[in-house]
Amino acid sequence: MTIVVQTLSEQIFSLVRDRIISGRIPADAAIRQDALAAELGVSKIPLREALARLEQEGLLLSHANRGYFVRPLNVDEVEEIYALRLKLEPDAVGEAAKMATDADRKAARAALDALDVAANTDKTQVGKLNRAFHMSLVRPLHRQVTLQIIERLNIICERYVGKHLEPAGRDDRAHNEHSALLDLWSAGRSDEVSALMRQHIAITLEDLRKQFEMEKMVASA
Amino acid sequence: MTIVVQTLSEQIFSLVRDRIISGRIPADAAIRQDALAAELGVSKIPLREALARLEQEGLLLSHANRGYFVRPLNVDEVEEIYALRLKLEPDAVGEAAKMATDADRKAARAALDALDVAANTDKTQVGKLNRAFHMSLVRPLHRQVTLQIIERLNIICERYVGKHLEPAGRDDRAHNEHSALLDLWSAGRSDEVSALMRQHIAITLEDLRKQFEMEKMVASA
DNA sequence: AAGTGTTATACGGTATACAATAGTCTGACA
DNA sequence: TGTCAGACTATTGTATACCGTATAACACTT
Repeated sequence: MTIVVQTLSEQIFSLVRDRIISGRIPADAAIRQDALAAELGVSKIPLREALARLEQEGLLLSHANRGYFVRPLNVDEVEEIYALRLKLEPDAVGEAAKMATDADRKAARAALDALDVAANTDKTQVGKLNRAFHMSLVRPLHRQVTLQIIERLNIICERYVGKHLEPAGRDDRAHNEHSALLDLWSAGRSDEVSALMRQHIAITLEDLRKQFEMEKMVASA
Repeated sequence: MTIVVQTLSEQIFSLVRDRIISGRIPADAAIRQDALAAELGVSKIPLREALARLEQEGLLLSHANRGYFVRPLNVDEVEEIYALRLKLEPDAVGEAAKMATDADRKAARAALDALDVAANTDKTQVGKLNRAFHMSLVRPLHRQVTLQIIERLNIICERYVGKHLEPAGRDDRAHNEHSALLDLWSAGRSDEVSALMRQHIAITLEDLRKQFEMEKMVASA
């Protein structure tokens, strides 16, 4: 058991990140430092450090002397992010399947179970747990930079998915895909899990595309 | 002409980043905040913001209550970084070649010229200008996240290349490869420039591998 | 040699102050 | 009526001073 000490700045980082991902702080919103610091009961120093980190992560934008703003979502970026995920994640997951230990497989199983539970109870946690499951399939690769990049891409995806996707039936299909992924992955069937992951990502992108089309039509009606 | 205002924290970020890349602050070194702040003539607030950013960029590591340390270099990571570059950069450069405008082509040409000049005069600038040239081939793609990831990978590479590679003859070969790349790229020959970029990256990796072998043999002798 | 205080250093954070800047408002003037 | 200058305001970015405490190094005991 390794205990982890977290600085205030790191805690604020995750907290604000989650607020942005979940949309509780909407796109384009300005971050009022004094107000937010007061609300969180901290001074502006650890807050500003967290904001600097979040800008580096691509969730915030800063203009000198005007402060930080939540990075707006735009359709082109969805295509970009998913293209990147398709280039990196299926291969990574496939390779990781070869290296996974029993402990890794248990962890992935647990992550999927947690996701399934949340899907039926606390919807607000679905995004986070979905990401956790995806990452658990990559982690055994032990490639830190790869892992970090994939995680970052997943975080950005989460913003879009949370914002635009919740048609009925999606949950079921996602559940089935995840189960199949985990089975193949646990069996070390690298190529197959890789292919399925590619498909899983592509389908989600396709759903997003359709949803954007819908929203555009509604907007122009 | 768009003027750019830079906060102190952003300036410190680039400055410290360059010191790390160039090795002026060696791997594993501890960053003494008070000392560095005093040396730069700034307070610890903007310095710490810059350090937080640099950790997010993967150049520093922090331990709570112990501070920031320069992330050590290790051989496995070289393989990882180059694998990622090979997955992303050739395709990106190929696509960018299709989209490049005259202005883009001029910029790339200028970047290569600057690199060539530095190769014969100010060796300390070679790393930075090499990266600038590579990035100029990707920039017309106008994919911000892709661009940022590739830049980050190039920055990490720069640390290894600067540290381990300067055998004679490499400069010439690199120059020839760069020229050929630029020609194909400017002609919009997407597939060819993509293939050549793949080769260019692979060759550099191969050089690094050889160099590591050499260093290992020397060390064990 | 090993384990147990003790101490110094540097970090993480708070509170406060202030100059600089961007945005807003107002009123004068063409 | 429109716009332009200038005053006003809000907020950022940075500095300074200070505090509690975690960590590492050292001394001390057994």
